[in-house]
Amino acid sequence: MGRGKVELKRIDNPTSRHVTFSKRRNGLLKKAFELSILCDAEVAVIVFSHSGKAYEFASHDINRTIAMYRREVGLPEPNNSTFRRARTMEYWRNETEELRRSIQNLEMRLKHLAGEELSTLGMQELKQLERQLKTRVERIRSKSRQIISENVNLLKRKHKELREENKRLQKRVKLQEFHFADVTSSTSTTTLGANACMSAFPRVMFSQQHQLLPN
Amino acid sequence: MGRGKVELKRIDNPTSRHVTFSKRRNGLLKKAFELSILCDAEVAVIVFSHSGKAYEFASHDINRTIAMYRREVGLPEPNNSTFRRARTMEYWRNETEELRRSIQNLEMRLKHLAGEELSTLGMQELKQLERQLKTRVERIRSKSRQIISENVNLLKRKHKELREENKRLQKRVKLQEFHFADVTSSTSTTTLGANACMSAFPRVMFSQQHQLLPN
DNA sequence: ATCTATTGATAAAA
DNA sequence: TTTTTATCAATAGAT
Repeated sequence: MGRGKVELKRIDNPTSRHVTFSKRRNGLLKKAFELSILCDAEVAVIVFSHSGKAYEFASHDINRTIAMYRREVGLPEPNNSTFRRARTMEYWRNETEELRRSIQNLEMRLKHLAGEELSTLGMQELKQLERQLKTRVERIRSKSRQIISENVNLLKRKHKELREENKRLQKRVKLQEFHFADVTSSTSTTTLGANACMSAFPRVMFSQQHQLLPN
Repeated sequence: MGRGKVELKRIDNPTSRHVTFSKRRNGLLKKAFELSILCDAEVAVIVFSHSGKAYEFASHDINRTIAMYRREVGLPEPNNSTFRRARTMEYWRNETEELRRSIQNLEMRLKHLAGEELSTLGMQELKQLERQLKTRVERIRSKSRQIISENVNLLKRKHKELREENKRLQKRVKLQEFHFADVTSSTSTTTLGANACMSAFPRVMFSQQHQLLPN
């Protein structure tokens, strides 16, 4: 998309590679956002720039999504023949722990230097934050719409029932009036009797239509 | 992109929602792939359909990417099960390499931060931006609440009217039955007649309280 | 799944 | 990086 097709290969020119990275990264995150909203899906995206900076989008809590994913895929292979390597593994494990400690140390210094959390946020992070915020808002609105629509449907159903009930009642009234007339007058002049009787009662009734929601 | 714009909201029609999910999911994964190739970036994407099926793209080992991500963001501890799973030496070796990389990255950031103005984006601006963001969200939510409440009130009013009408009708029926019974039987057993008659009608009606939105 | 009219994404240039 | 513009790519709706 753009002026001329592009081959699917690593872009050699570092400048355009970085520019493209920036643009396409944003594009990808946007697409992920849209997918999560439009289709009510759970989406997580992680992108590392070649320089090691992380960008992410997550429609829900990213750790939750990752956990779900791990569960879905099934646990990675339990490796059986690790007895011999146990010692070396121990070595790497220790190495790892040490490095972790270094990192924590560095991060503490970083935080300290940065003063406050917020000030470490660059524009990129802010944009990410905004996207997440939007996602949450959309999620809330979407849920609201759903609930409202469900309740409106429920009310409409109830309304219909009520209306039918009203109709039945009206019929019943007429019917009874008919009988009433029938018994009072010695000659059974059905229609006339009924009419005569009706005139004795208030005229109105239930002419009004109740429209619930203009739809 | 297609015939007509689409609102950024959950697609109501389940069929088109699923179709769109399928299309856009593929699109997203393709984009992720292209980004990883063109820009030599590390990318991981996880998508869950609403029915719980998982789809993924990972330019490298996805667990590696996730591990890197956790480290970058600030590390929620890997629990025991993670430890148990990650038994191979290969895992620890990779882990170590990643940690080394992280350290380099952190050190760079440290230097960078130490040498540079922290206030390129001043605290004031950042906080203001955040405030604006929050404000926008609140405005949206507020508007939502307003609309919802208006509709709910309308519905409640209509409902009440209907109910009163129903009551009137029922009274009317009783009244007529009374007259009816009065004329037909020589002894006037009002209540009995009315009861017998009423039993022919459905009993219930709108006993249920409708809570529209938990608010 | 396949077909197009349209919208959306983005390569190149600034 | 961001913006602009010319083009290509993705996809909504229909089939």
